[in-house]
Amino acid sequence: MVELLPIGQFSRAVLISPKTLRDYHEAGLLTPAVVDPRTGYRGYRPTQIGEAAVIRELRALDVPLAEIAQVLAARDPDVTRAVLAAHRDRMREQAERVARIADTLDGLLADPGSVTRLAVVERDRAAMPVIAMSASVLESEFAPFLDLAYPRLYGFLAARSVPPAGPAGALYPGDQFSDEPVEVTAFVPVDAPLDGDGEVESRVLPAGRVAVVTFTGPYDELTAAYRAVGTWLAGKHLTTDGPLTETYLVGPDSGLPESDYRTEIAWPVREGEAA
Amino acid sequence: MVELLPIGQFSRAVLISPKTLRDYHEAGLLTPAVVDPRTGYRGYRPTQIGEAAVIRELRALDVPLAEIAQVLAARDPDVTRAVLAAHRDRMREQAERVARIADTLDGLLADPGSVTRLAVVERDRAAMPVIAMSASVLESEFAPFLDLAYPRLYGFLAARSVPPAGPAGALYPGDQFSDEPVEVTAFVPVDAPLDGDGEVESRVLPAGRVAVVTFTGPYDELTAAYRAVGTWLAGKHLTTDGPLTETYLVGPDSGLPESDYRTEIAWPVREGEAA
DNA sequence: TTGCTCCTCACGTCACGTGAGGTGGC
DNA sequence: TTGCTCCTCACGTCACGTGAGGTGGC
Repeated sequence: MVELLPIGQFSRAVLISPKTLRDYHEAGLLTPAVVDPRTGYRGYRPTQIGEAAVIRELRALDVPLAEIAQVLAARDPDVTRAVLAAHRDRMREQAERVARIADTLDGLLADPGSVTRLAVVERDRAAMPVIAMSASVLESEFAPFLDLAYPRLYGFLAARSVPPAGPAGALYPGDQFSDEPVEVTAFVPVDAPLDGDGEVESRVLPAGRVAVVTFTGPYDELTAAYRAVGTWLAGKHLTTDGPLTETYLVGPDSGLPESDYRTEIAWPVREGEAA
Repeated sequence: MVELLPIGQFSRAVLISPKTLRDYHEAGLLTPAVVDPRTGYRGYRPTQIGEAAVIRELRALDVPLAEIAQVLAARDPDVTRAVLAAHRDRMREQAERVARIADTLDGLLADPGSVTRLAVVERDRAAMPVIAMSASVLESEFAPFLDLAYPRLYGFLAARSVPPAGPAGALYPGDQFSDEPVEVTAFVPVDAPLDGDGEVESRVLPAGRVAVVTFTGPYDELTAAYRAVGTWLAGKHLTTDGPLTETYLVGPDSGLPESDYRTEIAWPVREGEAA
């Protein structure tokens, strides 16, 4: 007969609380060697201390229980390596994200009022599936093109009983201001990619880092917002990367006066010196 | 009469989900201008969009709702500055912590088996209130001193009906190996600081960074564990900082054979080159 | 018999997302 | 009348901590 440790003693030996040990039992992570069928009392063998210690080490490194379970089930160094590598990558990403948040807060502290004004913030944007219509048009034709495109896009969704996943927007080339026609895309976000037809195409706007500013006011004053982003970009020595997005948070369909319109401008950026 | 936005339209204007807006309402963070007493329908004024936008910006920076509420209630740049500064400091700490976890995982990846062997890990230790007895004793007198101290410490707790908060341990000077008597402290952790008496003193072991190794086996083989920490410390170019802690996770009172004893050694470390 | 240990719920954490089931408004 | 919007619960998330209320073992 080997010795059996009751949960309290095992708990002190491995520095894991009894409650947590019970949870590990229920989760199948660490099953006691013996469970008294009458009283429910758990009994652990001294040899189980090693396994508990592994769990504790990995938890101290914030490895999720589900992944610890994988490591323990496989008992294979390759699996362990893969799981830990994935976890490490996530930790590194998180560290970078949090450090960037701290930097942004530093910026806000330099001017706390900026939260309430025309503030440019950097943000990580998720990939977004959309339906879209594109055309090559002159700047003076932007508005007529959009007026034509949106009814078609919303009609496309209505015909398929798919609701829009957010407010409509448009893509513009951010790096050329010419008299030539440029590629403009009107889009409406959807929850999941849809098949297009001859006119409406399905796209996924890429995830990435963007500089964002939200402007309240009529469309003919949007240039103030562009000036703000431009100044900000110059100050940060960031280089832009791809077409910029305008999102029409409050637009004509709101029924509100033009002075209440809200437009978000999102400009993809990359680390590094401006060109 | 100003225009009122129903929750869905307001939601699209500020890019906050209706559910979240309802939660903000219930939390008192953002109360709709009008709530229909019969239907419960919420109505928002366009002027509330600005406030909602501030909330969204701060949430995007992971500022907790409770702190956003403080900022909004005070409407005072000094308060805003203080709250954001505190949040930024926490974010920086978290970034450092996560980055260190990633580094530790890198170390484990270099040798995945080390999780299950005599592995040294770095850890942040919380401050720990204890009751303690100290004496200046020769190395050969360590064991007799502890045998004398623990019954008194446990008796002290029993007399006050205070349960120990964890397994007992001892402090040893980590930086001197001499024939002279050295200061040794036996301790038992408690949940909250207690008043001592003439013999038993109340202390709080300081929080800080420690290198930790857990050894399984009899006390006369503990030197293997010390060798492991020593080698590890040398490899990391860390300098030690204060007395080291032995914690007796499984000891004589367990009733288990000596080969099952488990002892944790925690050595305070500081960044920087070893002396 | 008295403490101490152990048991099983149940609830709170934080900021939401995702239904279910039902009603209101054009 | 038909959709669409809005309403209020209720539950899940992740890994625990902290009781409440009751039983087992020396």
